[in-house]
Amino acid sequence: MAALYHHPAPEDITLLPLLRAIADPVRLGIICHLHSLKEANCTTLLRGRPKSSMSHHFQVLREAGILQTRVEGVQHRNTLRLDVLENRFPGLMVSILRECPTNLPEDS
Amino acid sequence: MAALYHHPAPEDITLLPLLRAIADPVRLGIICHLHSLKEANCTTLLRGRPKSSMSHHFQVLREAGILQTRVEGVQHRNTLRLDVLENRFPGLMVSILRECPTNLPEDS
DNA sequence: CTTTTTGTTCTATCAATATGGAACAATAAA
DNA sequence: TTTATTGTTCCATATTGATAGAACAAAAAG
Repeated sequence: MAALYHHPAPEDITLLPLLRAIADPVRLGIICHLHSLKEANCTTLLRGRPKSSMSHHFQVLREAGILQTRVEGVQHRNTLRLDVLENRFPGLMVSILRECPTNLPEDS
Repeated sequence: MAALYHHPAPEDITLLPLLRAIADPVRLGIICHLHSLKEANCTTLLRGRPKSSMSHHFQVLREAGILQTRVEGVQHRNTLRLDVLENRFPGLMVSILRECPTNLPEDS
């Protein structure tokens, strides 16, 4: 699990891939959870889904510039890149995060 | 072409379908063009694409609540529902429209 | 060293969606 | 009435992307 992740630089984050990444129910759920948890690893957000699926979604979010992955031992901790996104596309994430359910249900 | 279009009420516009509709290169192009033209019919925005494809994209945008279609004779005039979207998801469309190219190229 | 935990990568399959041709419908114009 | 314009609907095809099992890799613990 060497996994030297590549996080795109702020100027390389583009709107279309960003929107495509967000416009998925599972990934929007991940985003909302990360927003409330501040930081979480992959396993924490599995909701009965296979790891390979989740790993895929995290990769999409990472490559779109939405989240950052920090390796700590065997765990990979993910956080939203809200500051970067706010600078790059002001108001976008705010308007989306406002729609996150306040109490995240168990099965989302 | 009876086409009694159904435009969703503001409260029936939901985030995920909205994002899915926007997160497509052709439709994002349509949105940007409509933003600069204020109003346009389907044929005006064909860029060598078949009508059936464009009609499909307009339908997706319409059902997502992004645009409104007004029938005038043989033409169907489309406009963005910016006021509704701003009320429903404040700041969202603004942040997206800001990314539209100022001079829309011929082939977009 | 062996086992456990975590997450990736590979691969195949399946579902959703975009594309585009053809026929059709409606209005307007000749 | 005939023709042209506009856009929809139907249909088949192609493409994209999600799902999920299996094997693998790395780190930590026993």
